[in-house]
Amino acid sequence: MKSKELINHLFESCKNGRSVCELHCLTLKTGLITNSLFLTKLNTLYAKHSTLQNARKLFDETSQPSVYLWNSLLRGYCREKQWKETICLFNQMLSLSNSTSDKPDNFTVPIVIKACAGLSDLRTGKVIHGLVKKNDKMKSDMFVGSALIELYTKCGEMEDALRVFEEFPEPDVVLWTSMVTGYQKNGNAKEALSLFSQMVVNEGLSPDRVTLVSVVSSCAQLMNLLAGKSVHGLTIRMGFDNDLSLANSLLNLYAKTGSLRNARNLFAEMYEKDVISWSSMILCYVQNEEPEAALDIFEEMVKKKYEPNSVTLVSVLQACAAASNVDVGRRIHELTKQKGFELDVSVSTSLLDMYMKCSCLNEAVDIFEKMPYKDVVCWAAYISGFAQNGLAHESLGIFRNMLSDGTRPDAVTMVKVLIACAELGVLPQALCLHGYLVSSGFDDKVFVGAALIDLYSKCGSVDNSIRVFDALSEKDVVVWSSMIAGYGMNGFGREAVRMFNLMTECPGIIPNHVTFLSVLSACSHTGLLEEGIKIFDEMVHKYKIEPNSEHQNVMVDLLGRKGKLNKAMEFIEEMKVKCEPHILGALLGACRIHQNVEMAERVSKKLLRQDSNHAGYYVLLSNIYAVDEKWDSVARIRNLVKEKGLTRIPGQSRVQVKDRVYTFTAADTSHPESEYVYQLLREIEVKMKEEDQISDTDFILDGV
DNA sequence: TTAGGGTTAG
Repeated sequence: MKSKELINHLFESCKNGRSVCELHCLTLKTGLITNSLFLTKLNTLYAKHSTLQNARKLFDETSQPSVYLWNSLLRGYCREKQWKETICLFNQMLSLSNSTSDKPDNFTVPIVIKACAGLSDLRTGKVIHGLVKKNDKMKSDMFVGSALIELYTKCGEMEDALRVFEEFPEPDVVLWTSMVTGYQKNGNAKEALSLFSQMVVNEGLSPDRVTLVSVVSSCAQLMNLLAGKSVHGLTIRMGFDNDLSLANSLLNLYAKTGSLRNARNLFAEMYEKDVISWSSMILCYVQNEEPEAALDIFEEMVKKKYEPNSVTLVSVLQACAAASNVDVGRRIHELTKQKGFELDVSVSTSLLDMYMKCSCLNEAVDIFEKMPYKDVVCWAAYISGFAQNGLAHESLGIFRNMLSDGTRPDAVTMVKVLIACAELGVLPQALCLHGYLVSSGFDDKVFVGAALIDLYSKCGSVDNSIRVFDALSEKDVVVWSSMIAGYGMNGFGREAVRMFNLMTECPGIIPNHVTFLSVLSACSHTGLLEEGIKIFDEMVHKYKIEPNSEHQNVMVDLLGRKGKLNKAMEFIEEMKVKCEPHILGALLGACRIHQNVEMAERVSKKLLRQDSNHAGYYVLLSNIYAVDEKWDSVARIRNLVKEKGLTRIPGQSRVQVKDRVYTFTAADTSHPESEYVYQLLREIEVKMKEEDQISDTDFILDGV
C-alpha cells in the first residue's frame, strides 16, 4: 500500500514538470523499478511523451513483461504511426507468450488492427479478425469492433465492415459513427445519412460531436445545403458550437455549396480557428470565384502568424491561377521552398497548374521535370496545361509518354486528353481514344461521355456524338448540353432545338446557362429567329436565369444576322448590365452582312469608345466603307490602324491528311503546294457560285 | 492502458 502511494506521488510530480527520465533515475535508486505497476506506468509515460526509445529500453530490460507492458509499448508505436514496428512487436508478443498473463488481450487487438488500417494491410487485418472470432471476450468488445470497422472502411470493404457492425446487438454511438464515417469516406454519403437517421430515429441514440462532423461531411458531399443547415441548427441546440472540427466541416459545407455568405458569417463567429479553418476559407473564396478575396485572406492569415501547411499552399495557388496573378504565384513558389514543401506532390502539381494557367510554360515544364514522383494527377495537369496553351498536339504526345511511363490514366485524365484532341478536331484520333475508353471501362461515366460527345462534334462527326449520347445509361444536364451544342456547331439548328425541348421534358434535368448558350447559338447559326426569341424568353422568365454577356452576344448575333438591326440595337439598349464591347462587335458584324453604313457608323462610334485597340473592329468598318466605295473613309480607318500599331491575330484552319496536321492562315503561301491549293479554292468558289451557295463573295474572299 | 472527426492538387 505504501509503495502504491509513493508511486502515485512520484507520477503526480511528473505532471508538475519533473521529466520522465528524472523520475526513472530517481526510482532506480529506490528499487521501485521492480514493481510491475510502476514499470507499466513509467513505460506508458515514456510512450506518451514521444520518448519511445526509452520506453523500448525499459521494456527490453524487463525479463518477463506483462501484457500491460506489451500493450503500453505497442500503444506508443501506434501513437507515433510506426505501423510496421507495431505489427512486428505484436508478432514478437505472439511468439513469446506462454502464459495467460502475457497473451494478447482485448486491449492489444485494437492497437494492432489500427496499425493494419494504417498500412491498409487487409491480409494481416483479416488474420487478426480470425483470432478475434475465436475469442468471446474480444468478439463482444466494442473497442475491437470499432477498430475492425475502421480497418475495413479504410480498405473500401464496406460489406465486411457492416458484418462486424451487425454482430453487436446494441452498438454504441462510436460504432454507429464509425459506420457513418466509413460510408462517407467511401463516397456513399447517401448511405451514411440513412444510417445516421436509423441511429437517431430507430435506436433513439443521441449523436455526439464526432457523429455530427461525419454527417456534415456527408451533406457537403451530396451538395445538400438544406440538410447541412439543419444539422448546423442541431449542433447549436446541442451546445457544440465551440467544437473546432465541427465548425471546420460546416465551413467546408458552405464553401462547397456556394453559400459564401454563410461561410463568411460562420468564420467570423468561430470560437477558435486553426490552419484548417483558414485554408477552408481560402478555398471557399476560390470555389466561389473570388480569387482576389482568397489572396487577401491568405495575407491576413500570414499576418496573424498562422503557419500555412501544404493544403493552404495548394489553395492559395489555386487562387493565383484563377486570378492569373503569376507575381503572387511566384512568391508562393518561394514560400513552398522555404517551408520545405518542394517535394510534396500536390503542392508541386498546384504550382505546375498555376504556371500553366498563367501561360508560363517554361516554369511549368521546369516544375514537372523536377518532380521526383509523378502521379496520375500531375500528368493530367501537364497534359491539360499544354492544351490550354494552344499546344494540343504536344499534349497528346505527353499522354503517350505517360502511358509508356507506366502510369495508368483515370477518368479525369481521359477527359483532359479528349479536350486536347477536340482542340485539334481530328477524327482518327478521336476514334482511337474512344476505343481505349471502351476497353478501359471509362466510357460509361457521365463526364467522360459529355467530353466524348463534344469531341466527335468538333471533329464534325455528329453521327458518332449521337451514338455516344444514346449509349449513355445516365444523362445529366452537361451531357444534354453537349449534344445540343454538337448539333448547333454542325449546322443542325432544328435538331438542337428539338433536343432542347426533349430535355426540358426529362424529369430532374434543368437547363443551365450553358444549355441556353448552346441552344441559342444553334438558333443563331441556323437563323431560327422566332425559336431563339422564345427560348431566350423562357430562360429569363421560366428558368429565372439572368442572361450574361455571352447570351446577349448570341441574341444580338441572331437578330443581326436576320437583318433585324434596329431590334438588335433596341435589345442592347434594354440590357440591364453593362454592354461588353464584343456585343457591339456582333452588331457591327451584322451591319457588315446587311451593308448598313449608317448604323455601322453609330455602332462603331460607341464601340471604339469602349475598346479602341481591337484591330478586327477597324477592319470590319473599313470593309463596310469599301463595299460602298467610300475610299476616303477606308483610307482614314487604315491609317488609324497603322498609327495605333494594331495587328490582327490571324485565324487558323487545320486539316489532317493521314498522319499530318496542316495549318492554314489567311493569304498563307508557306505551304509548298499553295499554288495548287489556291487554284482548287477558286474552282470550288466558281462551283459554289453556280449552285448559288454564296451571295456575298467578297466576304468569302476576305477569309481566303 | 483501449475506439469514431475537420481543409488539398488535374
